[in-house]
Amino acid sequence: MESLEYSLSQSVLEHLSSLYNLSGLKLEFQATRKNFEGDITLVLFPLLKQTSQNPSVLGGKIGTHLIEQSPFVSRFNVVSGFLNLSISDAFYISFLEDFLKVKDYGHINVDRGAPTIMLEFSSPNTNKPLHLGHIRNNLLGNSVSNILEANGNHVIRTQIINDRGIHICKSMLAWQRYGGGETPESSGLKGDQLVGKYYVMFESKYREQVTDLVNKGNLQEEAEKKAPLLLEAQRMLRDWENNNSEIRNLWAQMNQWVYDGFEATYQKLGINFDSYYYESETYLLGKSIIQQGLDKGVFYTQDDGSVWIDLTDEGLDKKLLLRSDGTAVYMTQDIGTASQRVADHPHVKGMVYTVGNEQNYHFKVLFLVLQKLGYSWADSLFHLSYGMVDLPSGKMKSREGKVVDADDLIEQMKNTAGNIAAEHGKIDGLNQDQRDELYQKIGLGALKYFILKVDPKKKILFDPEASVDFNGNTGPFIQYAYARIQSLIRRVEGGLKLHSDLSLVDKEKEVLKHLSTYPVVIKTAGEQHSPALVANYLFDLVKLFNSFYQNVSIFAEEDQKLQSLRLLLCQAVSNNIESASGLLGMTLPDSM
RNA sequence: GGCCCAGUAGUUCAACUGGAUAGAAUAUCAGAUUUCGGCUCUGAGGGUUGGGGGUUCGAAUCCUCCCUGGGUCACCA
Repeated sequence: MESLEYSLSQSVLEHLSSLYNLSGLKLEFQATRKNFEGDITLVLFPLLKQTSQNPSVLGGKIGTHLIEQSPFVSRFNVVSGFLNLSISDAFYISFLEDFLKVKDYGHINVDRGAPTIMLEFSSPNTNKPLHLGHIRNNLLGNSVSNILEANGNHVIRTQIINDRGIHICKSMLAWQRYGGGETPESSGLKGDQLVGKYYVMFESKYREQVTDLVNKGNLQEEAEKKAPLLLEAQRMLRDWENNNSEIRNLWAQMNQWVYDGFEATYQKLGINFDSYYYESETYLLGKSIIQQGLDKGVFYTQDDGSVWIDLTDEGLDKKLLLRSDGTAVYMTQDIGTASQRVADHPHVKGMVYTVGNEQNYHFKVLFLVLQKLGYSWADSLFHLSYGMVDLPSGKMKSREGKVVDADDLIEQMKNTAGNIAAEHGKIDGLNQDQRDELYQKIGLGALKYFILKVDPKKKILFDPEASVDFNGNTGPFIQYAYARIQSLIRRVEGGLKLHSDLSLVDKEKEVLKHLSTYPVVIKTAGEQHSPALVANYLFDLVKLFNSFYQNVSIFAEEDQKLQSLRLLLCQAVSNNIESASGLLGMTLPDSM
């Protein structure tokens, strides 16, 4: 209801400042509570001090003024400190007219001057396949990107790929030793699954060696450090850093398998990226920036040669930036990557990092370090932090294989969707391809909605069984409503006209009121772009539509004008479901 | 132990960032309806917002002290 709210605000502020001596006032409108008469409410309490009036007098003055000035305000009443305004049908009718004309209502166009935001998400390690945690990350990152775009920003979807380190060497070593030249083609495995298989194999062989050493009289701790496989993996890492060509080739090949595998998963999720950054390409830049910081005196060196920053003044600790042997740590690489990104996109106005909340501290430190280095862009960084996804059986542990694999999960959701659809027996007219497509849409819709409807900060208890519930506050419920509307619209032939002399019944008015408060328009401030908000908004809209559908007989032989109005209203609801679902990355089937 | 986050109906989640009597879904119970659809609709019960104290016209929300759970404090990433 932004435009309405805005024009009312302006009118009220003008009026008030002509009567009183006011400064810096901002009016907050809110939807009127159900039990009170009215559509939109102005809270008067904040205005009382400056005007030194009691609520009923002030409310009366504003109310009468609005009725005289605004064609859209038809009645008002004041209850304690709340001024409730009733909005006229004329407003809603003209709103509906506008709504139907505009494609993607609520989306702001991205033009040349639009701010550029880089949003990092996914960012996997290259030694194992994606799991359920990555799915939450991907869905969140993608959805927030969509929402930022809808708010008129130019968004660059990016990743940092952790492509070097001991973990990859472990996979490489196990493959060299036990792989027998196996490739994705020869094994029929997805590349990431194949590489992950050898990572798991390394861990189990390594464990064997450790127990062996312990049985021969070594202490557990020693054994873990002395096991030949580990020593060999470490040597491999050194060879990699020394540019040993054989190791580099193997590394490049296995990483490529993983990238291809990831790409297949992203495609299934409907996600793509505009740019990729690799740790192997930015950690050197990070090291050189540390050197610059040393020169500037932002950092300091310890006796052993390691480099640190002291953040005790900020209430944090001291933090290591370079090891005593001069090699980079995680933080070093992140500093390099951030700097590289700004170098590549000089107009970037902000960077968002989609990373789990176990790294809250890390990002606090990273942002502080960048600020202290004096980068102008360092105060427009945001950590999009999210809670873990736990299973009913407990925490996920990738080393113990206690993870829900992303590909498996997607497949499972699809199958469940298929089973339910088959039970209902409404798919007889579809061939196999069409069915597959439909199950994919439903299964993924369920998964996406289930995860996105929850506030990012909160942890999710993911119960695979419960997530596939097709009733209640779920993705398929939304999709089903949409399909029904499509089916309705298909039945109607010919053009429809909107007549302005209609008066609305309560249900219609409620639906229009809801449509006019589209979340993208009302929530444009900073971090408020929550997919959860969009999801809950969508659900409310569908509930409203259902009650409208129930109480209004669309097919009864009644006034042509009324029929037009109702069908156009259905059209508007369906446009809105489509547009809001798009923000969540959901696709909608025309029938199901 | 220090720091960070969470705690809301039996359960899963909301609450427009300080506004009115804390709302939905689900489950349970009672009715209505079946037009294009597995449905849909109406109503009922269900709450000390983890607990105490404070701030003010007004607190789930802000401050403070406790309780519970999770995370983090690595020359890991």
